[in-house]
Amino acid sequence: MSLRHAMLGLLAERPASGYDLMKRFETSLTNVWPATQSQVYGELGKLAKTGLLEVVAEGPRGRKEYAITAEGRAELRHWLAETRPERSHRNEALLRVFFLDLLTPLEAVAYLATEAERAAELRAELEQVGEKVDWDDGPLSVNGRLALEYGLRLRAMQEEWARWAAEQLGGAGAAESEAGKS
Amino acid sequence: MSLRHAMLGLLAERPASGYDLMKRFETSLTNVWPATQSQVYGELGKLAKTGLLEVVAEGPRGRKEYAITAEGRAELRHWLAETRPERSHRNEALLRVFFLDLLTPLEAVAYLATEAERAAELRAELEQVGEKVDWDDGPLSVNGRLALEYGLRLRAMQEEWARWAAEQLGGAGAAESEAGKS
DNA sequence: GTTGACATGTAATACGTTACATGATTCG
DNA sequence: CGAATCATGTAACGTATTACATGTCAAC
Repeated sequence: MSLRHAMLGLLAERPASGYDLMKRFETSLTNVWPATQSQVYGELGKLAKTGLLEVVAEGPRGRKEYAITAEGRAELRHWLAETRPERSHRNEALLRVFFLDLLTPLEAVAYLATEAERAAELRAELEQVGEKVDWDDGPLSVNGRLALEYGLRLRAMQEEWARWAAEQLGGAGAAESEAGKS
Repeated sequence: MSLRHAMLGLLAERPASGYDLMKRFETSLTNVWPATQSQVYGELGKLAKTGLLEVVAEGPRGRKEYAITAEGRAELRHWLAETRPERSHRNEALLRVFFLDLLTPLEAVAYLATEAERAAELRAELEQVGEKVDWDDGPLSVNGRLALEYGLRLRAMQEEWARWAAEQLGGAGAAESEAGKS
């Protein structure tokens, strides 16, 4: 149930409307906790009803600005300081690895090579993000820098692993390919 | 919808009952694609109804042994060879990093230190798994070795990152702590 | 006046978790 | 005969995705 905490966290910095929050989910949080518009509006309603948020202003076009309450801050702190994060970690790309023997060796190597390339691409995208962000833009950007570094290291690791794994199979793949030729 | 493909993949090796599959989810696949008993039985029913699986034997205690059909193999191959894995990647531990400024510097550093320790623990657990597995036990164990290496590298990366991140904040935390003392 | 950004919501569907519910067989 | 394991299923609830549905305001 971390969507709730993501929203409380964003609102802890400053009040915002559902629309505002959506934009922040799409930018900074998109890589760690994606959320859809439906989810955000739905959860705003629930959080307001349970007193963790309150509507502090209404603007044009039915705009409702929400702010975190003392109770909301308490819940957020509790989550941050007194609970351990879940590490469920479903990983479709890795699931496929378990079944790679159902492909030909060449196909399997190709899969791993594509994974390596994709990791490199994602890494490059993150580097772009890093260059665009204003690092003097408050605490969220300081923390964002830490999260960004995690992403860079993760993608680097994934690329290296995929190349290593391809090599592990590559022996077999290459051998079979060579055998086919001779 | 990868639960379905995980099940097809396991059944591609050999036929099994829901109960058998559960055990395999709890051991080899638990780290990449956890599944509950409810899910497994539910999905078995759906897969049989759509013709991707069939019941090939009935045993004591109502045991039903399922085998993958030609259609099921086709679907599995299609998934493996012709679709790209999803990389949605919700990460609660990293979400918290964005809000670390809501804790005191010392609390934040403590959070990262705990994360580093947890990563080290998980890495040690994986090493244990690696020592117990019979690596000459068919294709699934060959692939499992690749997946295991991914896990080892991931945990090592996480530990290093968390220590690095703690150091980044640690300057501030230590300085404030020192300031408080003086 | 029309396009684009702002702004909020609901409905249908699927996926996942927990708890409930039941019973058969084997082994000591 | 009692405990452990084998074995299957349903129900309730919560979370997530997609699509639908509506309407306002500002700027050109």
